[in-house]
Amino acid sequence: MASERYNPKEAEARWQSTWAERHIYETRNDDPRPKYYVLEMFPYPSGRIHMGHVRNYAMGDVVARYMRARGHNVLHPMGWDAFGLPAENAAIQNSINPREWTYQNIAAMRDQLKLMGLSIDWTREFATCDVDYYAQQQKLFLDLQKAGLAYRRKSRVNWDPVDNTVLANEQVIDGRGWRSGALVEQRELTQWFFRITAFNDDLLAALDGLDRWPEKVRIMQRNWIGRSEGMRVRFAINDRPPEGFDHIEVFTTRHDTLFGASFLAVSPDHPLATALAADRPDLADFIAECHRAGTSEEALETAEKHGFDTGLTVAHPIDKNLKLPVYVANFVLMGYGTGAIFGCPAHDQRDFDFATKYHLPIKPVVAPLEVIDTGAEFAAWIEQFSTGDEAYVDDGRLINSDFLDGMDVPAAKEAMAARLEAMTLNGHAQGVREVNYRLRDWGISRQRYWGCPIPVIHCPTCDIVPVPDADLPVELPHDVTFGRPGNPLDHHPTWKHVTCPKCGGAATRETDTMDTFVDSSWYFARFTAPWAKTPTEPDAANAWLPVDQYIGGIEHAILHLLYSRFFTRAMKATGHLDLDEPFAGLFTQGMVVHETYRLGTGQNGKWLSPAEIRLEEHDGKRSATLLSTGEPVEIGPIEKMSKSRRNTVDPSDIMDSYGADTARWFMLSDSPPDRDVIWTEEGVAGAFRFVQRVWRLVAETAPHLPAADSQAPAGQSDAADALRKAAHKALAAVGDSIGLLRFNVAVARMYELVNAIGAAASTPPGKDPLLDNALREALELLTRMMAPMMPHLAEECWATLGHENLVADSPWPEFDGSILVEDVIVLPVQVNGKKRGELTISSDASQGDVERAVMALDFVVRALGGNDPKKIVVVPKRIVNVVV
RNA sequence: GCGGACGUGGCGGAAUUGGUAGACGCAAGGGACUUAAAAUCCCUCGGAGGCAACUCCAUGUGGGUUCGAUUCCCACCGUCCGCACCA
Repeated sequence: MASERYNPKEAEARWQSTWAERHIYETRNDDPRPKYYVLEMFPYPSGRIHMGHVRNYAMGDVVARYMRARGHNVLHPMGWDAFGLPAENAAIQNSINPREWTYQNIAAMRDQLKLMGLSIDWTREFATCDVDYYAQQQKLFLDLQKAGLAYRRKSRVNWDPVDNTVLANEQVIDGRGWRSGALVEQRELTQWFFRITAFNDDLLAALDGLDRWPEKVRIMQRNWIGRSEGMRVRFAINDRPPEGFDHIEVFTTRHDTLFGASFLAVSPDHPLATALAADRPDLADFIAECHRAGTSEEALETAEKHGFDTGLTVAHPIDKNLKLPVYVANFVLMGYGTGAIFGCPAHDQRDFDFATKYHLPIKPVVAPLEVIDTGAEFAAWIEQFSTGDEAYVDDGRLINSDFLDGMDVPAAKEAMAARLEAMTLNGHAQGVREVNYRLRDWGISRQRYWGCPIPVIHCPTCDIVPVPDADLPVELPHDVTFGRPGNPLDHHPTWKHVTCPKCGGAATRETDTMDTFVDSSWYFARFTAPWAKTPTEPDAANAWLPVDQYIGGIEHAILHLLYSRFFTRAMKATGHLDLDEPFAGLFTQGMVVHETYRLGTGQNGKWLSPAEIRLEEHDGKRSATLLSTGEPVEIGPIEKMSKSRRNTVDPSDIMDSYGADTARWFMLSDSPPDRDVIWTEEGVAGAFRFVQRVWRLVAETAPHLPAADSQAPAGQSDAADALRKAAHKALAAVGDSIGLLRFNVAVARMYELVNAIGAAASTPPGKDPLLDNALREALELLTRMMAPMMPHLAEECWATLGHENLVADSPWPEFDGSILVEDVIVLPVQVNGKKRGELTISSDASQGDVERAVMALDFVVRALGGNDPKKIVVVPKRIVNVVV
């Protein structure tokens, strides 16, 4: 008799309210079980969840439910990264308050997330725009300021002319703003910075200990921090230096090539350039020209190296008779090292290009081993510098270099460092060893409204005054207008006008707000005690942290993940918690991608959503037509789901027609979780088929099964043994796979088990009581192992199998390894490394037994043709290879 | 330019980390049930040869190590990603 189809909509709602009523996902801080903190990167409340969220939160939920079943006290919270520009843009476009817009979006998205049936402790939910949250962030800011980790300085900053705000270095991608895509300009502004560079070495060194992070992310962070060891070298200026400049300092990692120096170059922003430009209009023009060129990728790609000969010369530190010209050059960055370099054209490509252009000497000082002492070859090698266009940057031995001659590069570096340290110039060592980093301090000031106000006051007499504790939080005013460009906080009639807490005089508030990446740099700590009247309860934070498994997109490899690592250290330094690394395990999941469809070809093609088209297949060729008119539609490449490509699928639609379990299951099957998953209608349909199939199997079989607590009858049944083995093998494999986050493999193992159960269930009930018993066991194991992935269906099956309690509350089943012990095994038998047959033999057979048995197999006899084998390789319980 | 990852059927992918290549799913083809459709069930499904048991080829290409290589080593080709005038 066919049972009714499983109705996910009805069942999912029912189980979700059961879970909520019993508060089973609420986590206590005083629970004695071992802790496990699983966290997915919290969403920005854009208004609707998208498939990327579904994938992210489905994965996290599997881990959370699995670890809960394994006996852990699991913390699995959810919140909202709720400050940021989209709210202000919406405010400008739809004349709605950013606060209202944000909280409406949160409410809508929370409803959607709840439909997914996630095992989240909603009592710990917060949004970063909640006053309770950003009030604590303001306290953190002031603590950091006291500790010297937050400071203000004037600097050249990245200005996004579209978003009208400053951006951190990490937020400039290829010279463009990470959100707006606008070409970033350089401006001089006074800004607040977090001293992330105070932890340079530690942030770098600690990467080695993050062995549960993807190697890729660690490499990206290593490169971003960019440590290089070298020397700071002083060059005395000859002739008549301008007031206040008697020397120029350069940073170099190639001090071994100092004898190959042929010029010095300083950045257009170098103080010396500025000083010289004061009475040299041609130099001032040159500098202005450099600033116009910009720093975008395109600009740099095509930018030629330009230099301006200042007419000054410096003395070579060793060979004082050698005078090197000083240029101002567009390719020298003020922000790295000292803003000045020495040019060694023979061994640096950039310097080579520059020297060629300005006809400066190119003197090789490092030669490859294979040409040294070769006469003709050496002469040819030297010759290439005058005719070729390439510098020699590889290893070798020093030549033309006085006391360094004959040394290899590391030895020459060491010798030169020692020599320069011993020499003095105007009372200073001529050179000192120095380590430089690419990483800059993190500029956090944003000239925007919808962010956490920086809690300081500017007083004409007392300068910068922190807002006193009693006056915190500095709340955002509600009555703001977005009519004109610029920062609404700045335009507000009253908000910024205050009296100075120190002197009582008239003063103004800081109107800049914090970069929203500050908000997300410590939210994981706040979840451990979101009710606290301090930023954290240190005991709770120290007990829960680090996050055991963090899951999110690779796009945060540097930004959010580096900032959070810094912030954790800063919070340790200010006593809010006591650890260095916030995320012990990190997993970066792939994107959700989908085919694209266009009406018409080329640039004019109009993007169509999957709902607007019909797909067909004839003779293996797929084609698409527009549903409304039947016009042919071009099937485009598979790309990340995006609004602009219109290739999105709304999770709510999917959950409405198939249910959350189907959506979750499909997201977890097929593709490995760190790779992109292709969303297809067929794939979802397949997942839905599986849901129905499991349900049918349970619903049709359950009424005929022995009672849940019945004892296994006596006797022996091969079918029952086989089914039990299949079930317990699957149990072990599924547990292992989930532990390794290999969800697609876990899914495949469950498909196999369902196939095995389906085959066994075709035996009429009662015919083999042992098999009936094994069927119950297999179905229960299946139900419990699929519960992390399809929690609603699992509850429904669990209840149907006669259980009163919840699967969500049940422990992970015990694996019975004893039934997998075989007394007879099947060994694959190879001849010359290729499988030719099998050998069935007792599992305790000796190597000699196996060899004798193999020699009797007819395909082995045939292959040998009467000869003795050269060798027989027996890998116990694995394989046999006969070498002929 | 520097750094990294990947390359297995029509497709997504699996292969106990050196041991039966292609599990599982999707698509496709054939069949059963049905008045019909949906749903469901059964069979086939890397290539070539053979009535057949079977044989040969095959994990981007070429070499190497090994009894045995998708897995390890070398070179090359291709795709994707990150960084990039960092001295």
